[in-house]
Amino acid sequence: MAAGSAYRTRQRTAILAYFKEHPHTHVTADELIQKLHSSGILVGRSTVYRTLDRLVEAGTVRKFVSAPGEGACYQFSVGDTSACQSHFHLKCLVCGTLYHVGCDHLQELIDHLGEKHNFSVDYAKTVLLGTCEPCRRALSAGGDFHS
Amino acid sequence: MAAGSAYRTRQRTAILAYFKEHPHTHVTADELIQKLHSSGILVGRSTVYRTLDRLVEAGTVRKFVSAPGEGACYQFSVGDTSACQSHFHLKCLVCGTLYHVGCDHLQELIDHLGEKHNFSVDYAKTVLLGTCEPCRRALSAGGDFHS
DNA sequence: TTGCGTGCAAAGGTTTTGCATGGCA
DNA sequence: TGCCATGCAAAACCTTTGCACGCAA
Repeated sequence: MAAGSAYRTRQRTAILAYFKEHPHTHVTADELIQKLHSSGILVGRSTVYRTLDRLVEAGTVRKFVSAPGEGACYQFSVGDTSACQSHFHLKCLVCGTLYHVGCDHLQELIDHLGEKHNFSVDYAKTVLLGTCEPCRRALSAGGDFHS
Repeated sequence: MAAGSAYRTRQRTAILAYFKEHPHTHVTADELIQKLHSSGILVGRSTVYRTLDRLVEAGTVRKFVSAPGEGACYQFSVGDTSACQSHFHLKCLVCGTLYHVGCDHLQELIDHLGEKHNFSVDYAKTVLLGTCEPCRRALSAGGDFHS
């Protein structure tokens, strides 16, 4: 709704382009500003926050929260939510990345829980929490560095 | 971190008492201050935050994050975290009951995700969402809900 | 008495908002 | 041209920290 009244500005184009070019990474609002800046594109903080809000509301971008007081993470959302019914979501607690995984083991588990434990798992709402490979290696390496 | 060196003060007693009396509800730091205040107990913000940090670190209380900019939610954690390492939590979305399930299928899934998908699942924080047997039967019985 | 706990105030960070200007259509 | 978008600054927000005093053991 009201999406038709959106102007195509230099800033919005740049922000959306960034997400499309980095579909599997996440950024905070401040990181996004700095990444755009290093690309020669200056965008004000207000604009970034307002644009992110719009993208989140439109479903184009997902918003994650790691810890309070820290900045929220934003990540490009590939495809629509309705396409996420036949697989599970794995969320990395470190970087906030959301992985989509669909395999037979998960299906077996669901069937098992349904038959033996009488519990019907909801695919769409369940998120498995843990640590993804890149973050696990980064943690064991001892330092925090990005790109 | 040493729990042995903890003094028993009026404020800490009141905060812990609140969580024990409301094990199934969650509060933000500010809500906690106000609830204690309405009970005639005045506790400074710093004390509340510091006490909550200790309780979280001790595993007595769990800390949730909903949205950025909003306050974190704290909730009493029944039992200690170490007891929840070898099984998963199943939460019924209908009645809210939290089930503890530990079986080989779950362990296999974890191993599979770790080996094939390079994802290390955190037992303690993951909650499988779905519908439990009693609620499922109640729903299929006629679809009459009362609340 | 010792040393932790407390509370106030100030600082730290992220996000939001007001208002004048700039730019898309 | 008419709006919307932008950007700066200031505010609002939650949380942390420094320091002096109070209190449990």
